Amino acid sequence: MTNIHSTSDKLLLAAIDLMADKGYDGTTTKEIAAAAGVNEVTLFRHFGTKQKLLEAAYNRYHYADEMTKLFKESLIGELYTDLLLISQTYHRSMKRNRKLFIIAHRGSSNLPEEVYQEAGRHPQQLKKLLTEYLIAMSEQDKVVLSNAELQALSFMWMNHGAFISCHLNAKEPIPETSLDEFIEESVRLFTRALTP
Amino acid sequence: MTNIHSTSDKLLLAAIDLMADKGYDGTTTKEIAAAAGVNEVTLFRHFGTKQKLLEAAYNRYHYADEMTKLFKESLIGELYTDLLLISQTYHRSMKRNRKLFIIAHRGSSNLPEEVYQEAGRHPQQLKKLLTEYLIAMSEQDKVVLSNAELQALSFMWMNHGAFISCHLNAKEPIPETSLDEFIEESVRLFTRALTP
DNA sequence: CTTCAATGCAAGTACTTACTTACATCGTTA
DNA sequence: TAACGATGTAAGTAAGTACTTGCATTGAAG
Repeated sequence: MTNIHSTSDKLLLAAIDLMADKGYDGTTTKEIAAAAGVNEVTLFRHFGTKQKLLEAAYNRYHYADEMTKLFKESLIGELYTDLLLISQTYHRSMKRNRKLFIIAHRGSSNLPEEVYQEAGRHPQQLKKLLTEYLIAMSEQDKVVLSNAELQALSFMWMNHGAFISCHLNAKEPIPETSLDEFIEESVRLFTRALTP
Repeated sequence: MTNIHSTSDKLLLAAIDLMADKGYDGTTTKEIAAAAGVNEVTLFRHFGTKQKLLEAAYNRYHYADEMTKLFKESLIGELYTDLLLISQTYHRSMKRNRKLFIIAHRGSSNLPEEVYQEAGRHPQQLKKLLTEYLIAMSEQDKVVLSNAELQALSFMWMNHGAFISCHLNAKEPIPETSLDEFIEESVRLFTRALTP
């Protein structure tokens, strides 16, 4: 019973939805059960406690590491094209896992440590990969380097700030097209700044 | 009685501290009173409810709009110098009000609407001022423009992402120097990208 | 000395929340 | 048919939380 219509999965998805909206503390087990269309007791029979329910959600709907694969396989050594692909992939991946990310981002003193670690992995990984990429490109004289790590951070934090502003603060989600436009423009900008 | 040692102010400051740390929902009135060194009843005598206490905190420890003043008075029309000053001022201002910002950022279904509006003002204002600045600079051929608004957003979101990563996610605050270095490097980067 | 406002203290109310227990229902499978 | 596992229902527990009430204490002002 691991398909999306099973009782367990209905509970996990309902919990993610509600907690992303109202925070871990602000979401009650009664609400979660109601949203999943089952009795509250069933929630405790399946997961024991509220914390374990959230942990199960993180284990089941896991971050895919498509970023690592991307850097290994899909980059072609052409700055604009590569940065565009990186940025697009980052936003796609973050959007898919946005609710789990938001829950960790809002935080709570009752949140299991596991949750924070999982949410921090994605950005950390990107920083490492991007720094290595810039160094490799500069060795081919395709990028002008001053401080690879800070340049990578600039690109990363720009995308991170964009993601948060679009998905966390905004009442209604930003339309796809305007985020795409932003990505293109910002990649153009970085390409101009980094090209020798 | 409006000095920092008055009972009211001790309560306001304690509330801000605790709520920034544990969220609005996760902070109890008993804790706040204890941290302020007064009885819980005194809290209710002064502010009536928990919500009104937070509203009072926002009214008292208000965002200064030093950004507007900065754009009107201190910019000299030299791209690198101006962007550096803007970025530094932004981070200084955000840092001073970081706890109020964090409380709004973490959110809760019980937070007064006023709180969200106040927290959103600062970034919105910066976007407007920065866009106008870029347009004005391009008319003097000091900046190469493609889409002023998206270019301003790129700069803004980069700084926003940096601020959040440094002050929200990190367990211990980032050392001053490394943020300063980031600011310099990122401004250099943008200057190179925008200079004709 | 008296008055009065601010505060502390003790107790309590009304409500919510995570979590439990006991029992009934129902569909599947042996 | 009989047994069983998953679920619903009803009721309850223990703890916490925002907020209230009544009374005693104190310290400064008149």
